Amino acid sequence: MMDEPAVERLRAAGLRPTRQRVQLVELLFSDGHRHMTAESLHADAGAAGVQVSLATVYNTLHQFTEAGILREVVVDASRSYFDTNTGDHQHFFVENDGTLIDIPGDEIAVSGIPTPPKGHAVDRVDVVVRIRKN
Amino acid sequence: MMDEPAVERLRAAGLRPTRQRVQLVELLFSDGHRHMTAESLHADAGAAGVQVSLATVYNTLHQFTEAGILREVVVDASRSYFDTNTGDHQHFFVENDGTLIDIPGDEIAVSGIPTPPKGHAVDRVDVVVRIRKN
DNA sequence: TCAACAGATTAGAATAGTTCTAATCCCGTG
DNA sequence: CACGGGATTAGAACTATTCTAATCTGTTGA
Ligand SMILES: [Mn+2]
Ligand SMILES: [Mn+2]
Ligand SMILES: [Zn+2]
Ligand SMILES: [Zn+2]
Repeated sequence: MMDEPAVERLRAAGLRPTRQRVQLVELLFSDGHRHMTAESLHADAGAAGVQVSLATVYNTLHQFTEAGILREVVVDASRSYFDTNTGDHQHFFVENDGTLIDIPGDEIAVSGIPTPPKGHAVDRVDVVVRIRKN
Repeated sequence: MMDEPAVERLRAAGLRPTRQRVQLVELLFSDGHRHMTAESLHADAGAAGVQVSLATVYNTLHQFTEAGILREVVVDASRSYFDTNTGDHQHFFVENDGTLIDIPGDEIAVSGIPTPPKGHAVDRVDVVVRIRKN
């Protein structure tokens, strides 16, 4: 059948390859990893000639996150960030301009995490190194 | 002059000891450390008979944070958390119920943080261990 | 002691990010 | 090619937070 890679990727994730999803996948995964916000992705889509509503951008970000092809990064209490890099890594967060920079997972390490309270399991360990321009 | 401790603390922080601030300080610092949300603090204040508007709770949380007697903890993209423990420590975040648990700063350690990009300085390193009830 | 003023509080309106609704659309199957 | 269920969408709704502008109160100096 030789589907395009974007269509492949959606099928693999169990998502119907609609025009919007295919174009968003192409935008997101064609050229290295990227960090985004719903608004920033919607703007980038518009700039790239991809016609998609903000509601669909939100839906898509959540579906992709659930499907494991995106991950959510919590660094700011007022905005959700998403990341095309779902591998083991952490972040610098530039507080001045709201920018994220990857820290490879094999460079950084967290030690001495106590045993979680009884009946709880660790889901994920997030490190955010907050930096500022000076 | 022998001011009450709450009044002392506010003076030391350069804040006028108004009725609302004094009562909030008493609520916040009388009995061990606590984590809170603007809404939860407003509710607790009400329950304790402290009459204060939600706007003042928000103002106060931000002023206290700026003054260094509270710190903000970013764990959830949709709500701001504050912490009376301003010392060196990290958190478990129970994703099921939105609860925070302290991890003492001398138990946990982060190593291998790369040098920040030129012209940037590290402000703080935050670790969030996300856990869930099972 | 108290007038006066700057800072603080407040109710309610406004804002911003996100989610919801319910009407329309379109992908996949037969 | 018709159909059915999932997907998209505009716009309304929602929620946390901030703003506004009127009122109040802590502080100070006469
Ligand atoms: Mn979300
Ligand atoms: Mn804030
Ligand atoms: Zn990343
Ligand atoms: Zn804490």
